[in-house]
Amino acid sequence: MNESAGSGQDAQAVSRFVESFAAQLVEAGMTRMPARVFAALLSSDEGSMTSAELGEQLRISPAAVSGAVRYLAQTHMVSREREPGSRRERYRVHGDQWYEALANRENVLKRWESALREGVTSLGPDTPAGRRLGETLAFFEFFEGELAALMERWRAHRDKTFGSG
Amino acid sequence: MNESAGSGQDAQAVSRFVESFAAQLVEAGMTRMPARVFAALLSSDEGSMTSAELGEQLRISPAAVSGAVRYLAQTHMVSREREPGSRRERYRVHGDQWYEALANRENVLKRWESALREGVTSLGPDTPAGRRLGETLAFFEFFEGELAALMERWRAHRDKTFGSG
DNA sequence: CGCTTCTTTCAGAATTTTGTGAAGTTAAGG
DNA sequence: CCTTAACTTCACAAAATTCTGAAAGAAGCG
Repeated sequence: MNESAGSGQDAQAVSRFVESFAAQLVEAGMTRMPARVFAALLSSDEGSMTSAELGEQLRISPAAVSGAVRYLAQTHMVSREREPGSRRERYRVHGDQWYEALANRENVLKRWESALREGVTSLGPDTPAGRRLGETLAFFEFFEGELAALMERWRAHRDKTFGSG
Repeated sequence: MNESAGSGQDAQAVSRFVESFAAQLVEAGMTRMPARVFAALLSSDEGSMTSAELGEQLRISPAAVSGAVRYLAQTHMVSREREPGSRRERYRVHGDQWYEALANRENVLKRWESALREGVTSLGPDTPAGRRLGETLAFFEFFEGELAALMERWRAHRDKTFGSG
């Protein structure tokens, strides 16, 4: 019942946050298990948990943890760590890296752009539809370029606000 | 076989684009029917189509069109128009409005922020987890603010590139 | 090397989501 | 008003997803 221990905050409070934040991620399109695992990691004091810890807190099978973690690792939202001399793995959110992955929809944008480019070509750049597609394409290209600059500004803003540690 | 008529480009080329662009939207999290309807509208010369036209091109039922359009209208990606003196409705992409809706994830951001704020409070702003959540929250707040400015710059860029018409 | 511990893969049951047909609702035109 | 054209809603069948238990696969340790 003591909530001051490093990893021992009121488990219920943690769980409430995990589930409510995960629900938002789900609503935004993420699948449920990855969302819950991610939220759990995010609200852990260490910023990392083992497979067993995740399974216990979220009441899900090792298989579910495995699947969720695979997805999160592929999308660069968590990384896997090996504690040397143990076959236990830790899954970690890089405090300052994960939201870059989120903002980093670059792959998505790139594919959209590619599809649009083909569309412009095949419908004809001088048809009304082709022009609309072209303008849309230009928007995404613009957006993609701005994103990098925006992330730079964020880092500066963050260092100023939170200190560089 | 004449492709210069206003709405008469090679139907197959249009269909190819529609399906491939829609597939990208689906991969990014949009549901299939809205994605297809949206792509179809985007690649129409008028920038608008009737329910019947959509049903025919996409080979889907009126019910499916209705559902897709309802979703798209709710998310401000298309608007509905009544041609006066007819019970036919037209669904339209606003050439310069639709991607604002796309970039306009503000509602999503707002909900995330709200969940994070609660998390910071209930885990304690001075715990490691609370600090991580707080920093995440700050990022979203920052991002939200930047988005508006970014869209401004886009409009300027667009007007310069495409002329203001 | 074999044991043990952890992780991954796989087949399948349960749930959820999707799209349709058909009935219902609204509104224009006679 | 009645008819008719268009859109919407609803219940359900089909299909896709999701999560699990069980078995198989790695990797440290004796």
